Amino acid sequence: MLEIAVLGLLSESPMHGYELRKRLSSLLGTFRAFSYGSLYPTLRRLSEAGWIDEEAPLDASSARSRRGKRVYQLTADGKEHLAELLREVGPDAFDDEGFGARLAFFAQTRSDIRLQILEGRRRRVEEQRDGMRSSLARTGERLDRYTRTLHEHGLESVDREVRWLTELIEDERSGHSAEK
Amino acid sequence: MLEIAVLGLLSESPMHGYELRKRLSSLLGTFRAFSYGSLYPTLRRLSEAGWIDEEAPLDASSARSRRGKRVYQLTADGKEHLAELLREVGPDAFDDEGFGARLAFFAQTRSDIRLQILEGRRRRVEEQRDGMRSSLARTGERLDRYTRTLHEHGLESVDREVRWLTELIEDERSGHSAEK
DNA sequence: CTCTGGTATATCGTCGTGATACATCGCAAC
DNA sequence: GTTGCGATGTATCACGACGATATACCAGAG
Repeated sequence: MLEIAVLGLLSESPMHGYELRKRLSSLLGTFRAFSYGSLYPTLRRLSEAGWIDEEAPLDASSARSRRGKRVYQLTADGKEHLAELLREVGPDAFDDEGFGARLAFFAQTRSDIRLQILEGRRRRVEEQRDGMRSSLARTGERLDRYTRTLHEHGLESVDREVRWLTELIEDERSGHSAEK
Repeated sequence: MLEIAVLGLLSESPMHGYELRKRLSSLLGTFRAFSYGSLYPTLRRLSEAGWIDEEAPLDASSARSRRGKRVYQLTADGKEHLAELLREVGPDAFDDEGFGARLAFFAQTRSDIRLQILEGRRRRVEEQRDGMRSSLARTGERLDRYTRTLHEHGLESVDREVRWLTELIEDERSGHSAEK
């Protein structure tokens, strides 16, 4: 979900598309890349929705910094919208995309919400794991060795994610429930 | 890449869309799902390209098995096209999608090609890993704890995939280079 | 006899990708 | 000093996939 990532980044400071893209890559890591082909349309979309707008071109005054640059900033509506998104604990916050985007802005998220998101995500991933596990148990024998190893590796990855989430949840409960 | 998966499945036996989808899910595991919204358009696309066609409705003879069913089968061109796809060792075979699809049909792939694909995939994943590693080393300190753990977990996953691929490559070299 | 759940096909709007195009800037090498 | 190159910067296009939704038939359970 590019929307949340863009809004989140712009909440830190105004930026133009190119910089946004760089920050995006380093923020989300190789976890998620995003190309210009989706970034620019998204900026237009967010702009039309009124969440962001173009910074005034600081008229006659010296600098004249921008040539082709379009510097975007969050509007008041956009700030509020972002806050709502970061408060959501529905299914959207639990899938790959949604969870990753929210985790990247966890520092701005209320700690009780953080816990709910982590737990929801874990539930989701556990279901996936159980599905894979039983499917492997059921049909695993019939699979050829390559397909089976693909499934096994997939299962291990999902299982590791569950354990990782569990650690995060424990940290959240102990270390952070106290502060604020 | 739905194309290769559909062709691969149809090479085993003719099928209709619904069954194709079920087989697809169990073949690719949760690794990749594919919805009807992409399956049916793909069937049309492959049909237009001449790789598959609709099975003759076994006319007057008793059964009349199909009501709304459309049973698809590989054409001669389709068979050849699939064989070409499974022989490819270009970049397409090394990304997530392309590699996964090909691995699922490794049993039909020549063993020297198998090795090239595994090695190419490993090279690709190693590059990704190195990129993540140096990015973490460079900017890791500045990241907040949540973003950092996201990156670290991502890095570990990619690293595990490299090790997994290495095992597969060794198996392939020892156990299988002899047979055939 | 009705209701549920599996079989079966199909379309729609939305989103992201990868390729491609184009123009400007700073700066290093020659 | 100019030439050329790599980074900066915006933008569009065809394509593939998603998720939701609609429709219809069939079997078996209660």
